[in-house]
This record gives sequence, C-alpha cells and structure tokens, in this order.
Amino acid sequence: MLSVSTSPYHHGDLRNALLRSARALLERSGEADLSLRSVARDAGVSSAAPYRHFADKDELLAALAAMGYRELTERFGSMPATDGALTDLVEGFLAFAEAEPGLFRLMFSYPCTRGDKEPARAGRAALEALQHQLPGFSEEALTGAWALGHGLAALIVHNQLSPGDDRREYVAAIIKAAAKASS
Amino acid sequence: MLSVSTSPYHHGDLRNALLRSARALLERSGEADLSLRSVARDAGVSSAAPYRHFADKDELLAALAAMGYRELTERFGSMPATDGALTDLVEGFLAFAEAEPGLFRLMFSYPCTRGDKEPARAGRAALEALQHQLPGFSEEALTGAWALGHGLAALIVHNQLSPGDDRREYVAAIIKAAAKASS
DNA sequence: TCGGCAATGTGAGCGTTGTCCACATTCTAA
DNA sequence: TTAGAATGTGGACAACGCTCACATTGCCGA
Repeated sequence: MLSVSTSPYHHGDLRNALLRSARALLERSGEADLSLRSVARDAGVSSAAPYRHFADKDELLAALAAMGYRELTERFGSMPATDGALTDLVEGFLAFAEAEPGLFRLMFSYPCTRGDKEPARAGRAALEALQHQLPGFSEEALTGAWALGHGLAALIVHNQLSPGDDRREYVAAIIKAAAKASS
Repeated sequence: MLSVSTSPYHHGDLRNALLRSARALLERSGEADLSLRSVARDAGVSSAAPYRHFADKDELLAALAAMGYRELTERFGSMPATDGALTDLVEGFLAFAEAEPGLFRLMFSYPCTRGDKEPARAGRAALEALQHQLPGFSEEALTGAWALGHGLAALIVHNQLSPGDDRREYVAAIIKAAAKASS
C-alpha cells in the first residue's frame, strides 16, 4: 500500500492522548459538555477505546484531577520559603485557577465521598508536599493558607469577586485584615 | 366517584415539591445520580412535568444552589458580632457542609461562567448580607473568612482533612496560626 | 352560570450519553 | 513462528435531557 498516512490501528499512547484531549475540551467547552465520546472523537478513536485505559468516565476525570494536583505541587515547589510565602501560596492558587479554571473546578469539586479515590489522595499528597517544602510553617498555617487560596480562587472563578489590578497585594490585604480582625 | 385518593391531575405545588425531591435525592444519591427524571419520579409526576416550572435541569440546580445560599445567610444572620465572629463564621461553613454536603458541593461547584446566573447573584448577596450583619469587620476580613470557611469545608467534604473533636477550636487554631505566620 | 383561555400535566419520541459485547488487529514473548 | 495478551472497532442497550402534540384542570369575564 502506498497510502501515505493511514493512522495505525494501535495508537501508541492513547491514555495520555485522551488526557490531553479531555483537558483541552474541559477548558474549551466546560465540564458539562465533556463527554467520554467527545474525548474519544477528539483523540480520533472509537467511543469504546477509552475503556481500555480507564474503567469509566469517572476514572478519567480522577486522573485529570490528580494531574492538576501534581502540577499545583510543582508550582509551589519552586517557591522560596520567605516571610511572604503564605501570601505567595494563596496567590499561586489564584494564578492556577485563572490559567485553567476548568481543571481547577474539576479538582476542587470532584466528589470524593470515598476517601480512597485518587484525587483525594493526590490532594492530600499535595498538602503534605507543601509541609516538606515549607518546613518553617506550622501545619495549621499551611492548611489555612491552602484553604484560603482555594476559597478565594473559587470566589473568583465563580464570578463572585474580582480582585483589582495587583492580585498579590489584594491577597496580602485580605490575610492582614483577617488576621487583625481575629486577633 | 368514590375512589378515595386518586392524585389530582394538577399537583398544586409542584415547583417546591420538585425542589424538595431534588434536595433529598442530592443527599441520598449524590449529584452524579441526580437526574431530572428521577426527581420527577420521586415527586410522582411525568418526566416532562418539571419543564413547566424550570427551563431546564440547570435552572433547577441553580434554584437549589440559591436556596442554599439563602439558608447560609440566615444561619449567619443569627450570629452575634463578638470578637470571635470570624471563627464562628468559618465554623458555620463547616457545620453547613457537614449537614448537607451534597448541597454544599452543588453551591460551590456550580459553574457560573456567566456572572448573571442566579447562584452567582445569590452568592454575592450572601456575602453582602454578611457585611450588613457584621458592620464591625472590614470587607477584606469578611471576604477572607468566607473564603477560609469555604476552603476548609471543601477540604473536609472531600475527605482531605478531618478536624478533631472540637471543630470550633480547630478553626480558631488555624486562623491564629495563619495570622501569626503572615504577620 | 357558563364558556373559553391559560396553566399545568401526560405519553411518545428524538438525539446523545455511558457502558458493554463480540470481534478485529497488532504486539510480544516463548 | 506462533499463541496469547493488549488494544482498537462497530453495534447495541438503557437512561438521560428535552420537545412535541395532546389531555386535563382552574379561573375569569360575559
């Protein structure tokens, strides 16, 4: 056969291709329109193919969420442990949520009623990694910063809050105000 | 006719009945299994009936989320404006999320890309109501407490954190630690 | 009082989805 | 080389969101 580029029967790296497609579709069309079939279409395979790599749709989403947590951890990994680290931590959440709101929403709304699911583990791992990376801060302080970052980012992603021009300054102001009010 | 209790053709209060059914199913089976058809079944009507009261499924969920925000506001409405108000505020989130995790998740994961949707408005309204109820605190402090409450509750709902026996003390410790670390 | 219209409910049906199945193709190790 | 594991296909099924034409009921003006 001289046919130039008939796609081979076996894809070669379908699992990652599906994750990439899903991630792109998530940002482009939103979670509601993210069907397994559309992911398969985007990756150029049949609608049954994904089941060779993920038990069900949920498992694909879980892998995507876990991927997000790992990248969030990396982002924090390159953070200096200075005095403003907690502000940087919160600000990092906002930057992440702004860059990929779809993935952010998926990560933090994934229903993990059973604690053994992958995203829950990945989330805990991210929190624990943070404790290693910033040993100067107490566990409570880091948990608080994590929660504050998540909460602020969620408010912004959901259009209930819009920080001004300087996001970092805004975050610092909120932390300072809350700290003063609760002292 | 002597038939004792044939349900009448017209329900009478179907809209609220649907909301009640949806809310119950949300807690019992989770959001993934919450179909408009199952809500209709639970309310004892045909699967097309809900469309006389909600434009689509999304609108029902939006109404449910808005309802949640109103109840959250009420909860905070009866809060004394003492020194520990911010801790109470955060703790209120945790209590709400614990009581109805399904509704909590729906409220805070509802995709409001367009800012004019009802839940986004209800969320903003709740935040603004808080500023009226606790005039002694700055807007930044209240926003921070709101975000921290949301974030901590999400961590707990998603099984990534389990506070000890005394939740309020735990919250206070986190606020104090974060405040100290960022001072 | 009655007649008609708006409001509200029904059942059937369309297109899409998640998932499974039997089968086809390719890769790999013995 | 060849058997079996891995990976892909097309077709099917039930459930879903949603729409339509039609049925039933409540209510208001003549």
